Amino acid sequence: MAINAPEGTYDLLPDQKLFWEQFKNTARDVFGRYGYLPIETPSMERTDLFVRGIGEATDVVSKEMFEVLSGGNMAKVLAGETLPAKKRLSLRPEGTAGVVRACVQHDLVPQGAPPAKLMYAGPMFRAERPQQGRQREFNQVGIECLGADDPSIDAEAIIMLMRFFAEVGIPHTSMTLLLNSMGCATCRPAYRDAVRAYMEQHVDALCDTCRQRMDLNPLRAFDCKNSECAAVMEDAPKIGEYLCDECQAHYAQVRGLLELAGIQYVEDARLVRGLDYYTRTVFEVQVAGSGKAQNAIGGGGRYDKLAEEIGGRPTPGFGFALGFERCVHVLEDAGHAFPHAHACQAFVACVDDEVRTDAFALAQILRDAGVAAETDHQHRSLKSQFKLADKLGAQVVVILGPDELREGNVRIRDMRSHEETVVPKDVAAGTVASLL
RNA sequence: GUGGCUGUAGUUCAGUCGGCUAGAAUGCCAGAUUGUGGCUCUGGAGGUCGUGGGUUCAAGUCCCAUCAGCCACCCCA
Repeated sequence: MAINAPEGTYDLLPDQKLFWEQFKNTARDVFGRYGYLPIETPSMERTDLFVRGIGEATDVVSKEMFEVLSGGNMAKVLAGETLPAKKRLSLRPEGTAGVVRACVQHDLVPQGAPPAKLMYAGPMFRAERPQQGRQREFNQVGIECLGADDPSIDAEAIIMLMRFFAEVGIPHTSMTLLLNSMGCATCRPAYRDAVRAYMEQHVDALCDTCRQRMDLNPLRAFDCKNSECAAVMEDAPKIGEYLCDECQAHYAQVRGLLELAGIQYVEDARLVRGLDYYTRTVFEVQVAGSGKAQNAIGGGGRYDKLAEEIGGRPTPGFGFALGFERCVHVLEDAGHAFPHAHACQAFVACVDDEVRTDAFALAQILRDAGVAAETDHQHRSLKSQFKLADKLGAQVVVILGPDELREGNVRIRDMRSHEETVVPKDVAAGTVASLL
């Protein structure tokens, strides 16, 4: 039985890999114009970083993490031994915790410094049941900005994300920006209590999971897709009424700056991010239509307490992530023209087997001259070699035939214009290069 | 983690009530064109019917198990 890629993982084949590289380059270009610099952190971190940063009670941490064990430690765990915290590792389920950890570890936001603006792109891992728009290993691009609590950071990043989506070709008419404020350590507890109290009054109408949420994290009930729960939560207390003066002002400024930039948004009091670290601004970009189940292509928000949570000095932060695979899905539905990977500019064809070694040598000369060159390795007929050249996307075919070679010449065919010229073998590379 | 659907040439699929040598399109190879691609025509190769077991005179078809994929719940990007 042949072995396939593990459940929920997939191979980026050459065409897709090319697009992923282009996608990352576009992100680097767009985000770079806003001052964001690339960073790369490990694919795995200590498990307690995620537990403390993202929150022990979140689904992501409590049931979706891949924990990593080295060979020796595997045996210990199987024998019932408990590993020390530093030996417990997990594949990262998201990018923020690792980047913030790196900022703290390397003191990237010393006192008096400008905010650290960082971007990353790479695989994340979550042990979920795979489905449309949800893999166990998937690629995200994200940014984090640490060291500034001004609402202009929030607005700037959101504007930047919308610009990025536009640049990669996602139709802006299909996107909806949802916006909300979750309050801060001062005002959220009171709001949380109010929601819990409200839920207790309507406990009979709630589903089982929402009853559990009531105690653990009542705000998550706003995300419940159960229609009865949704109906109940419709009349639940709104965060807007509970925000403290500072949070009100912050949120108002974010909205004002977005409006100034002409960014359309929809306020959604039910938008509650599933990771515990969020404070104040939260947002999500949803797409209409296709694959309604996984319609969030990007999202993020402010996390002013996260750095402290993982042992750093108090450092405000803001960040977002976007899902590569989900963007690809949206682009496919929009009929986007994806690039094709071509590894051949010039094909060296040989008329018969006598000139094979000449073809082999000429291909090498072309490559040394900077031309992507290919030649036949399967003893195909000349006709078949032309078909192959066509398929490989070669713009030029160099034909080596006994007749021309006797005079020290080769024949060069431009595949688009169909024009052929006979030139001395020595200048073939230059002639080919001039035709590309 | 829970539920539903689907597995037949490289690919997308058809295959009736269980019945003769499992088909089509596309792709691939060759020829028409004895030294030249795309278009056309002709021919050819290509199948452990996901895997294992069962029922039957007979299984791609029915039953059981198993594996894989997809979709939904849940959750998130």
